[in-house]
Amino acid sequence: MLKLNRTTEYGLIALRHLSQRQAGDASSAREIADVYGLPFDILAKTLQRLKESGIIQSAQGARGGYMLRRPLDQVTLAEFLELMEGANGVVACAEKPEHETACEFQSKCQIHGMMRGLNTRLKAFLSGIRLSEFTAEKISPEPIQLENFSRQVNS
Amino acid sequence: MLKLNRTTEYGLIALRHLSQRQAGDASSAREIADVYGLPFDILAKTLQRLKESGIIQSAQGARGGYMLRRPLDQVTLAEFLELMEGANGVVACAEKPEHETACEFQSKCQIHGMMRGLNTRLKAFLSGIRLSEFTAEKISPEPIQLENFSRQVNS
DNA sequence: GTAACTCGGATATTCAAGGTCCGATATAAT
DNA sequence: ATTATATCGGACCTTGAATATCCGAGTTAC
Repeated sequence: MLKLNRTTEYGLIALRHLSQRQAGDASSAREIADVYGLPFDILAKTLQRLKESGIIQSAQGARGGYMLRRPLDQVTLAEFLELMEGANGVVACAEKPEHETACEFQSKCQIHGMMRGLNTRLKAFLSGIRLSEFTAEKISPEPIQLENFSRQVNS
Repeated sequence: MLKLNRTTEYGLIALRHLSQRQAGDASSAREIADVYGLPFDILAKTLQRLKESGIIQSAQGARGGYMLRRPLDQVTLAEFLELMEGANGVVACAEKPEHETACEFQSKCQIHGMMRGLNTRLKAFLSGIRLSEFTAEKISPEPIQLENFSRQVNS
């Protein structure tokens, strides 16, 4: 239940990676894909999406790559998920304005109101979790060797 | 994000319906499907599943149908979701025992531990919500007319 | 100019969810 | 007994979203 999709997982791995770099130190999509064995094309699109949202920033061209832009303790899981997976509520109709008769069962389904309530509570829960919690230096049996990838984007 | 699947929604609608019947009053799958405009076959399977889990009980044969077995205030959303959608964690590996190297990225992905933590917190959140909350008599612009379907299973 | 990047659209592939069909069995009413 | 109405449950089809692949275009460091 409530399973995250792959791109969200890739995004978290990437953000964690970026958060461990020194300020000004960029990582390319290729580098991250190689380190964690992720599919390059998908990760690249994921990073582009994160960039559009302003969580990370990019540097084009050779020796380019991605860097964090916003501190991860200022990004909630709710915001991140909505960004990665869209604003889908627990039920499709739960996200839409009250006056839109979005629910296909309309007044018949009867659970519409409760679903909206659940949705609100869930969002509050997710808003209480910050991405920095996934960033902490823990459970790293063997620290990743990043030396071969290190580079300065502002040389 | 975190969207419920259809069968879960159908299940909630059905449980709500059953909870509004008098004790001893059974509803058939056909009846519920007709009232809410749900696909009969799918609803029928959903009800069978709910019966296997012991939340509802069935009476076979003509004039048979389903009745609540457990009070809905004793069923948590966590239990219900696991029943309807399986024990999938936020990430596949989050549900499996620690010693199983279930994570396909193994130690590399680094977010494994945090995902388990998130999963635990999410389950605690869902365990704090009872199905009876979706059962309350509210937001019913026009009460459903059930007279044509009423019947006693223990005549 | 070339190599290493980001950028972004187009398109394939895969898989689970959603939906359909049908036969078997059980039971109440006639 | 026969019939109508149920649950029961397996097999199968369909569809759409998630996932993955491919490729061309624009940028920048060297």
